[in-house]
Amino acid sequence: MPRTLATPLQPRKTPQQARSGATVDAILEAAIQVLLAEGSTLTTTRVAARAGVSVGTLYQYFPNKGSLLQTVLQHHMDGVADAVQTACESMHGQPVRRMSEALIAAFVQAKFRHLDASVALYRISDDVQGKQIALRMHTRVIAAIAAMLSTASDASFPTPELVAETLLHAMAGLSRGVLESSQGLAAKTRMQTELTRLADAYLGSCTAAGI
Amino acid sequence: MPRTLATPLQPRKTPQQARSGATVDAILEAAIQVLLAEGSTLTTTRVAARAGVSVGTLYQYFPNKGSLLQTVLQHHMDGVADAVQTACESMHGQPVRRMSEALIAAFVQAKFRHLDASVALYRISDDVQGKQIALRMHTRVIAAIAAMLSTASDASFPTPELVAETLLHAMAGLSRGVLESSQGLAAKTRMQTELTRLADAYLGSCTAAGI
DNA sequence: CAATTGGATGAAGAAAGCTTCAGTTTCGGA
DNA sequence: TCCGAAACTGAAGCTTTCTTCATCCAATTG
Repeated sequence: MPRTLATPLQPRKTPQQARSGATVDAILEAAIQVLLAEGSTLTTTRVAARAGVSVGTLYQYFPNKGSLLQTVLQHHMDGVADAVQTACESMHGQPVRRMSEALIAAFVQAKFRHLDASVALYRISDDVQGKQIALRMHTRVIAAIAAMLSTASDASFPTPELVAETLLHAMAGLSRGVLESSQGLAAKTRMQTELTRLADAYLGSCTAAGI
Repeated sequence: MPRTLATPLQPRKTPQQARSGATVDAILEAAIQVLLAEGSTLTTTRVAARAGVSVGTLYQYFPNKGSLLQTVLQHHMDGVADAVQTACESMHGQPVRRMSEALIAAFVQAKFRHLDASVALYRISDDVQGKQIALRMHTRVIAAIAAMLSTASDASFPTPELVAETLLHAMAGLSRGVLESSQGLAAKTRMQTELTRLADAYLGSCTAAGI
C-alpha cells in the first residue's frame, strides 16, 4: 500500500437509492469530525465507524482514502468560494469601503466555519490533487473579487486581478495566523478589525497609484 | 507503531567524535532533500540512504521520525527568525518606510530560501510540537518587529505588537500564496511589490488612527 | 410474493514503514 | 601497537492501516 495517496477517482458507485445518498453524506460528515478530533491520523476504519457504517461501505463509494479526503476538501473549498462569490456579487456597484467590509466578513465567517478541519485538510492534501483543488478555488475567488472591484462606484482598478490576489492571500494569512495561535474569539475579532484596516488602506493606495 | 508522531526528544546520543557530528548534519541535510523530492512521504530509511548512512545510525541520534522532523523544522524556523531579527535590529531609529522595506526583503528572502521544504514541513508538523515550534518563532519575530516599530523616527505605534502580528501574517499569507500557485520568479517579484505597498499603506493607516 | 438489484458487512490479506539490536568497524589515547 | 569506547550496519520484527471479497440484508418491481 503506497503511502502516497492514489490518484483520485469518481465515487465508485453512484447512489441510486435514497439511503445510499444518506450514507455518503454521513461518511463525509464523519470524515470532518474525525479530522477535527484526530488530525491527519484519521483512518478509513475510524471514519466508517463514526459514520455508523462498515469500512466496506466506505470503499463502495470512495475507491481509496485519498479520494475521500479530496472530496471533503472540495466540499470545504466550494463552501468558502460560494460564500465569497455571493458576497462579491451582492456588492457590485458599491463604494470600495463597503466592498472590502463585506468581502472580509464573508471570507472570515466562511473560513472559521470549519477552520480547524480546513487546516487539517490542507495538511493532508499534499498530493498534487489537493494543490489543484485549492488553486481552482483561488482562481474562482480571485475572479469574483476582481469582477466586484471593477464595478466600484468610487474608484477604478486597472489590474483588478493583482489587487484581488493580494487581498485574498492577505486575508488567508491573517485567518491562518489567528487559527494557528489558537487563541480565542477576541483574537479573531481583533484580527478582523486589523484586516479591514489593512484592506482599506491597501485599496486606497492602489487607487492612488493607479494599480 | 502509532501514526501519531511520538513526543519529541533530544538526540538520543550527543556527538562525541567529529565524524558523528558530520553524520548528524548529513542526516538533517538529507531530510530536507528528501522532503523537497517526495513531500511528506519521506521515510526514515530513505533519509538515511540519502545521507549515506544506515537507518540504525539515524536512530542513534533521533529517537524517532517525529524528532527528526521537528529538528529540521526548528532549524528552518531559526533561520527565518534570525534573518528577520537581524534586519529589524539594523533598522532601529529609521523612518517607517525603510523599516517595512527591509523587513519585507528579509522575510521574503528567508522564506524563499527553502520554501518548498518549509511548506512540506508545515504539513508534516501537525502534532502539537510542530505548532509550538512555529508559535515560538512567531512570538520571537513579532517581538523583533514590534521593537523596531517602536523606534520609528517618523511615527509612533501605541500597540506595536498588534501591528507586527498583522504584518507578519500578511507577509506569510502572500508568500505562501505565491508558492502554492507555483508560478515563477515574476510572481514573486510582483508579490513583493504589492506586499510593500500593502505594508506601507497599512502602517500609514495605523499611524493616522493611533494604533 | 418471488426475483432482482442495490446496499452493507467485517474478518482476513497484503503492504508499508518504524524501530530494534546483535554484531562489526572505526577512532583515539596509552 | 593494542584496547576500550564510540559509531555504524541492516536484516528482521512488529505494528498499523489500507483494501478486498464472499456473504448477507433490504428494497423495488412486476
